[in-house]
Amino acid sequence: MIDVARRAGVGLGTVSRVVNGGHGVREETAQRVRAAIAELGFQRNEVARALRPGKKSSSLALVLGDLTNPFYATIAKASLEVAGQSGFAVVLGSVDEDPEGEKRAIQELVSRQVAGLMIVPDQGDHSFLAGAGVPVVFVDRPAHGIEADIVMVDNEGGGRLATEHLLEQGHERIAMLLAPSYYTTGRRLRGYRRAHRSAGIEVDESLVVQLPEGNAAAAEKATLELMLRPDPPTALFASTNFLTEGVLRALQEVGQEPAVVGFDDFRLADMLPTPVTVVASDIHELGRNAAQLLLDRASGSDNRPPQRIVLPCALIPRGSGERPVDSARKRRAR
Amino acid sequence: MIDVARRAGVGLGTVSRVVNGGHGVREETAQRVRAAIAELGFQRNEVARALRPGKKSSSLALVLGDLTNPFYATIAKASLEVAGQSGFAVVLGSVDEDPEGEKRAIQELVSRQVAGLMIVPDQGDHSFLAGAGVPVVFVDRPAHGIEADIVMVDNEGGGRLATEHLLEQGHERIAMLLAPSYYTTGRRLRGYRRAHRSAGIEVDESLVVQLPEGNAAAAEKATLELMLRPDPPTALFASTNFLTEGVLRALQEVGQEPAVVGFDDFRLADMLPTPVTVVASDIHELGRNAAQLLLDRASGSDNRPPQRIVLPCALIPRGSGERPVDSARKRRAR
DNA sequence: CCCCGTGTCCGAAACGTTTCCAACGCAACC
DNA sequence: GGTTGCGTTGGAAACGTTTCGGACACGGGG
Repeated sequence: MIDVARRAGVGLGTVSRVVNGGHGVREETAQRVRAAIAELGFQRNEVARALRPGKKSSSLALVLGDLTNPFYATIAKASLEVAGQSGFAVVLGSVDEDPEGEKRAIQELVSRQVAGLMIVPDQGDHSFLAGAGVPVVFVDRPAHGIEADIVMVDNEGGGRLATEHLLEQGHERIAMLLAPSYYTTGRRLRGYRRAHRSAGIEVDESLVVQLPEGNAAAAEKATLELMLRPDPPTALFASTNFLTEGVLRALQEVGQEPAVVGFDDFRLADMLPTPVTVVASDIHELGRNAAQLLLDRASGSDNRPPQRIVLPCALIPRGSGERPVDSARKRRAR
Repeated sequence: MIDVARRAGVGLGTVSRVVNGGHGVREETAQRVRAAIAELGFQRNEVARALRPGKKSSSLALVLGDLTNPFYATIAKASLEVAGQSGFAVVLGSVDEDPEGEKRAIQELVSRQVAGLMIVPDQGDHSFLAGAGVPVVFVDRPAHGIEADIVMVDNEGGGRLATEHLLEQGHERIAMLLAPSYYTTGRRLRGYRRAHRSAGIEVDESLVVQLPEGNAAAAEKATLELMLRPDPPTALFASTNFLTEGVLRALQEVGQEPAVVGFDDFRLADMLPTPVTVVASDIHELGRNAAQLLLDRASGSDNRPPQRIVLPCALIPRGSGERPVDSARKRRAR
């Protein structure tokens, strides 16, 4: 920039003013500066820019789990779009690890002077973020120990929707598979219980399975065990897209056909042998909302108290959730 | 840091030395400094750090398309893992846009002083990167106008593998669907042609379809047209995972069952009504290699001339690619 | 004629590091 | 005892920007 100033025969301040907005500079001078910039191929050094006191870099941080999961990938894509439109970059932090790893990753990001943090939090305490002086938006689930914006899905409503759908078709033994993600899982389970209660049907607690891991393999194993019991469920509710996959694999193996509803839509769900009924929300919108809210906070244009945005879930019937109560038994009888 | 120095009763230089590696500091002094750091909750400001001449920030930039595509998501995940292990963050740049948008995004990233760039390039000239003074690794396809490292997949071999597999089963009318991604598409097509040539079978050029877009809808439409011709192909080779999906949708609609092979594996491919045969490579490994190579370049530990890493493809037979020549006709006859 | 406001411009200070050189103490060596 | 060298330490300079106080010119009003 100092070179540009010399080249244009002006002072540093003037160049700086031209580079940003450019008020208080005579048009003729600005011309000269712009010419010099073009000639020298000058490009502003964002790092030096972010060094100034109070200034933050024009980057948002995004901390989430496995990008291979379409759920996370969609959030990442949406934030990228929104951030990009405002000239912000997105710095990624991964946290397939322990809560301690998540904390480390977040602090790493904070030390980079990001303008804001979007976090899909793991369980664990996030109070260490309180004093960081950076706006934070939590996505998909709230965090403990800090009050901040949160954008999420109506988990309880979704759980209820799925369960009601199965109950309406006469299912009374509905198994629920839970991934070990405390918050969302708990809410979906609550919806499941509420639906049962409203219908006046008691939950067989042995059908509520808490999985040790959130992957398809764990769900497959659990489903096998469930279906090989003397009193198997006539319907299954999988609380996660990966879980749904595991359930389907298990059912294919044992050759039984209970009704199945999954939480969260997934690619090709409609093309499987029996198209899969799911309860889904607009994940892209989830990411968009989170990023936009964070941008507003970062720019200081939004000083409202912490918001809580909840997106609705809708049931998408495709077939697997509409199987009658005796379809499972029928198949087994063969 | 200056506070830490005061607190510990030492000079700035000493604190700096402790914070990094910490050679040439007496253990006793280092103790005091570490204590002060802990007490004050000091955290190094990465921005200021990257300001020093020659220094780059400890971030890698990753520029790619739609993260919703598992292919890109996997690359992102892999780079994140590798970079994270070396304490590097990953800054994302999206380029669903024009080549001009890609250029802008890249320059944005460069101005952030990233230590290196990983780019899945769109067509267009990338020579503007030559003078940037930042190591660049291209992923999946080379770029024009600049000589840099490139990590990719054996596209031609894969195309050949898929085609040979179909030819071996007696198919002579094999359609190929091409996404508008010049390089990879071209190589895969070359493999297709070579396989035909080796087998002494002439390619019916009307079966080689260049799609206007790389999404499932375009492939679906094209497949419909192909299958409704008086002389439809008996086999289809889809050059992309999204394309494969479109092909399957179309076939489901028309109720025909030609053999199908897809390029790149995808989730649930093995669970579809007819499990899908694909030619696949280890995308995760692709990402890992690219990130590692970039890290080596960035650290200066690798000064070899530009590398060209090519990962092999393997055929995964699952059923759809093993349908006999007359299976399509048989279905149509009903 | 003086004063003051306004529009434009200049350049020093500041941001928080790293790095470099100088300085110091101490031991070993001549 | 002086000198040399090494291990340790202190602090100034530098990085490239933004910001801020002030300078300068000019015109209008008193």
